[in-house]
Amino acid sequence: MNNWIDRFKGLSSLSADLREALVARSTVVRVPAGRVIFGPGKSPDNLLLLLEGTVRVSQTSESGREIVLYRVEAGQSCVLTTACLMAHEDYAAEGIAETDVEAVAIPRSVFDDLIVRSADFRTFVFTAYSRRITDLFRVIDEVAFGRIDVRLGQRLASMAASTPEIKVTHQQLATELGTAREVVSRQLQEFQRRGWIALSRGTVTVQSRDALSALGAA
Amino acid sequence: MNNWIDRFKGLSSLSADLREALVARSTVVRVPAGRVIFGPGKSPDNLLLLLEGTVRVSQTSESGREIVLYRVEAGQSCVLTTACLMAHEDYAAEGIAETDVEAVAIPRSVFDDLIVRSADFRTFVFTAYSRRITDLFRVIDEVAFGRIDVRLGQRLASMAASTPEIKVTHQQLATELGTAREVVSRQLQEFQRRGWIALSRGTVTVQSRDALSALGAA
DNA sequence: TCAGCTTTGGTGACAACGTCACTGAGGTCG
DNA sequence: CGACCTCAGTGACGTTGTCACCAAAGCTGA
Repeated sequence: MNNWIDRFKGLSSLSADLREALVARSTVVRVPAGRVIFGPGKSPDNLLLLLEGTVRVSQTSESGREIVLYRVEAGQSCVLTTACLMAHEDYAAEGIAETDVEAVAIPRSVFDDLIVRSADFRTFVFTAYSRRITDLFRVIDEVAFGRIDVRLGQRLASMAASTPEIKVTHQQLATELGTAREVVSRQLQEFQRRGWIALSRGTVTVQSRDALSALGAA
Repeated sequence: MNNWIDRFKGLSSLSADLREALVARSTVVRVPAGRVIFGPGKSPDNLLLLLEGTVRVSQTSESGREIVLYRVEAGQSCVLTTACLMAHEDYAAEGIAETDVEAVAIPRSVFDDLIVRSADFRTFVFTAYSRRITDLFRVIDEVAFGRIDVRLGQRLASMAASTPEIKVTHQQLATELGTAREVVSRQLQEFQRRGWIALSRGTVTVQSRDALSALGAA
């Protein structure tokens, strides 16, 4: 399998020799769901490009509460880790394999080499940076100024994209939004009262995706 | 003035020819206090290295409320802007000269060239990235999980580092923390009641810095 | 198959924070 | 001096977070 490169839009424009070098000097790794990929005191030594699965990056406060910062999906890279990869600084955030993950691991030396040799690779890296930083800005905006009914509604709507039956606990939803379980429970009951969702242990069934996502526009 | 490079720790290790190139191909610019340096629809085309003054980077929500994300001080760089500088994406945040600013402007082409030619410069850039991203993580943590009395106390304590008399309005403090003026006003009154500060129009006088900064540890 | 255990969710009281509408005290400038 | 503007104070109220519990659902092992 040496054409995984084509799964990354920003890399497909690399010249033939660079593609070869990249494939030759990186390895495909598999990580089981639930494994911690990087975290405080465990800085990564590779840049990961995800082929399959998703990685959840979250932050935990002193008091133990947790918030999801962003997700890395198939076709994206854990590029923010490169900052500490180069700077040797410890990361406050933690990355966990949310599903079984298949990824390409690019060692630091290869990363460095490609940065030097390819303008396309640089663009790839900085574009990925830009996207992540934008994600962080959005999180800050939502947490600082957003209402949780709106945020919860949108989260449910997007989680119901493929199937309306979402397997998730209230606590997990609370972590997604950086709030408390009780708040989520109460809000879900309100949604249920309005007939937008149905609740049962461990699952939320979305009945009116439109209503949920329309909360923001109200 | 060609030895401004020495003001930047991460750059002092550059080789002589690179230093020369950097000095020759960049320009020193001056920006008056209050000027918007970059913002939505006004993407920067230079990497700025600050020699003097500070730049405040903040984000404004749809509803008009504002929060300070971080500050760029003398000796630091507006490096996050490079991400959109390379990615041609629009930035949600806005940078304003908080004081009169003197800075070195490095054009995109020179930035790109240096990235290729110098491992030290790459380290400089990624280290700066790392620091900013860490700042953003801290903001998220504070906004999501922090108490405003603690946050306000710490902010006042750090603002009173040089002189206990701080020239600032309640609204400005609210913007620093991403909260509402009323909340700040009430909290300041509480601090005053406890004898930690004195209030008058447009100024806060810190009387017990220790008490303010100790709020967090309580 | 039943007794415990863990996980998940429900509830009420209360504290902290944000919002709204309004008041009034300084300052400035014609 | 009076109009106007900025800055700050206030009470009422809605939303969100915290705490202390309780109850139901599933799981496990004797």
